Amino acid sequence: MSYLDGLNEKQHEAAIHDKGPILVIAGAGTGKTKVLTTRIANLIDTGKASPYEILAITFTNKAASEMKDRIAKLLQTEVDRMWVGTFHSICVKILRKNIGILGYDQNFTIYDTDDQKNLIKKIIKELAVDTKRFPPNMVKSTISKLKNSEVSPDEYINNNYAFYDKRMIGEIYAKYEKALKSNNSLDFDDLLIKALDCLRMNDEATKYYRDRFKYVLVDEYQDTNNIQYKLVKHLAKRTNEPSNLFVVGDDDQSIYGWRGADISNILNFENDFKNSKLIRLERNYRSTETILNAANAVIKNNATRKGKELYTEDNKGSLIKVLGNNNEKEEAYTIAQTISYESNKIDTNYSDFAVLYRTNSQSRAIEEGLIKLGVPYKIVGGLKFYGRKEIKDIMAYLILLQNPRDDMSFLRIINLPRRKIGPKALSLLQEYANINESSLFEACYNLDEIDLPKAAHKGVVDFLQITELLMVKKDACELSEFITAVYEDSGLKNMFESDETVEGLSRLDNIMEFFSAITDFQEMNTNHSIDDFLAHVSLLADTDKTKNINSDVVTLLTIHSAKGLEFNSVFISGLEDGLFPSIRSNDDDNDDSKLEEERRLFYVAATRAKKNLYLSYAEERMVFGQHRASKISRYLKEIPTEFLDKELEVSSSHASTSSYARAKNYGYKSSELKTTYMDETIHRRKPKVEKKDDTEVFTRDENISLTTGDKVLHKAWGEGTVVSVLQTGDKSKATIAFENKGVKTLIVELAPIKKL
DNA sequence: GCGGAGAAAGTTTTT
DNA sequence: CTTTCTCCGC
Repeated sequence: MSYLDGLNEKQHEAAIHDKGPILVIAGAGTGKTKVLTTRIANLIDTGKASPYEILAITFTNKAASEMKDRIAKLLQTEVDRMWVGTFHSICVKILRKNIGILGYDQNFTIYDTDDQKNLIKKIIKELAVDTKRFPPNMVKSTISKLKNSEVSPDEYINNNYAFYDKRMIGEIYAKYEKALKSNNSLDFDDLLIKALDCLRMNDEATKYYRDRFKYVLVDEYQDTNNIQYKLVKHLAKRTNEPSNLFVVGDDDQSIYGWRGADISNILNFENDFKNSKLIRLERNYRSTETILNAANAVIKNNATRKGKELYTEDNKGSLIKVLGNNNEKEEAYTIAQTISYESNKIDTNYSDFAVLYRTNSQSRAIEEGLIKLGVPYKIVGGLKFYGRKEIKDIMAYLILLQNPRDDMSFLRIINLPRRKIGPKALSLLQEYANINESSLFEACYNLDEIDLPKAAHKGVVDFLQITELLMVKKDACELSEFITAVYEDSGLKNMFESDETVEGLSRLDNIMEFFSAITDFQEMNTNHSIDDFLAHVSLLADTDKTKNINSDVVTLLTIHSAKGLEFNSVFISGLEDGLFPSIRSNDDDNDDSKLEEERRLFYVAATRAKKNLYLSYAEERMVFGQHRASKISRYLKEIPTEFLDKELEVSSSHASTSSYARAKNYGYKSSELKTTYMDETIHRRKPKVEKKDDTEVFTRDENISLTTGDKVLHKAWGEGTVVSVLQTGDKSKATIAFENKGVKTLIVELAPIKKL
């Protein structure tokens, strides 16, 4: 039974647990993933369950696929029939099968945060209320909170009838829900809520999943919300015996309260599931004693926690290094300089370093510093690839063809590219649709009854011609072929290609990347329907996409994205009150829960470090172009000085003056940084200051033809060798191996490449 | 209906 | 400081 080897006593006890509910409190770096995978492997290996009978829920898709891989490796068997995924992806699976019960079509569209916001904006406009009074973001989060607490619009309106603002939000909420339904769309919250509704309303469906899933496992249980908790409870319920529910989590790492996660789910587990077992993993295998003690000292200040203290048998290690700085530029410079210096040491790589920050906006200054010193880096997250406008435009066509009732997608593309259909024509269409309770797309089929301006009328007819043609291709083509057809026939291709500005070219790059992502998806998934692809795109987290191209680069990411990761050396930047903890966690006088969540966030950040931890702050920072002074973060002050390499107050003013002087004269124009980096775009050692000239000099081969073995030069990816050329329809696609970027499939006519 | 100029808002964190 | 919104002239 080799897979059980190497577990410590507690880990072993958890891994061989059989029936009944169990809570494993697993501190940072205590081997949580190992326990989960071994437990699943053990269930299968001892014949207690087949892979088919196991449901494992993880926090990210990446964690899911890693878990599957590890189990397959441990047991040397196929685990394809096992359900491993995030709550959201598992709910999509349930809904595709069962959502008919609730009166939706199974080809429903998933709305992401942007779509939600746009819909809310549209509704606020329609209601003609004072837009200043109802900021879409605030309305969105209120609606989300209400949905997750299962408060209906009517209920909310009735309970708050006397309060205008609340009542109006209720009205917006009501319209929002109605619009989602008639668009045959679900937002992220709905995926969970509607899945739960399906199960509650349909005993047969419930019975099916309960019979099937003999064992249910949930990772990161501290970050489950109300609906997820109810789902788990519902699914894991067994008729005459306790639930076989295995949850793993760490109350000290609960950092998603703002998204509805309820820490009491983990704190109350033992009350919710009677006679449950509790195992604590407190031996840490990741960090040095100094780092661990510092983290323990900080988290101890939280009142709401189960209480545990991590220990290690590792040595003390070096002291935590405090980096005091005058401003954010200097902070960036200090970090870059430290990495540059340290990475020259033996057995030290750039990839050993991570720079963590509280907000995405901090990344820019740090980038500047790294570029200046020629330190290569990658950014995780930030602007999401699929969130880019050009990608969303193409996606909107796909979505509309798949779900013609989706008015939001319709509105996005009806006049893109320009078809002379403006606000006036649209309001006429909308009016007709409202009266006839039809979708906008359907309304287009009754043009005789709508008195559109001539030009707009023609535009709509043109649009319908395009969509009809594409509807035919949808059923006839492979996914990637179909999306290519959408791109071309819609006129988007022409539109994007005729834009020769620098931004336009980078947009083309993104589109190229999009097409190669489609090819990847098609190869990796045996069943690749359009629905599958659309769901895949919507549910992809940006931390999921970090394809492990073995590139030796520094990682930049938010603390939230860093959860679950580890690095030899970690920088936590921006340790200032007002930034970390965020100014917004201060607002409730009697409630420290937000400040406690920020403290947990600090705890998560600190425990990412294996060997070296650097804590940095700036006394002054640019916010909206204004200088803002701040004080050292309270969390930094909570660390006993014995673990720090210097006293806090003294360090900043003089020690850093010299590096500040140097930092000052590296005026780097931020406009030069505005390359739209992707997750895998790696910035090389030599800063590409001449980038602008690069793009101007680069001219694409218009009539290029390639054969296997040709050497080509790509605008962004450099030199590569053609591995194969494929002729599909009138397009030829070339698979090209690039020296540092891996193998990509490109559409020859489109790609910014030339033959060498 | 479209594009440009100028005003206003925006930065927590993300499935 | 940057991105998004709004208004106005063509």
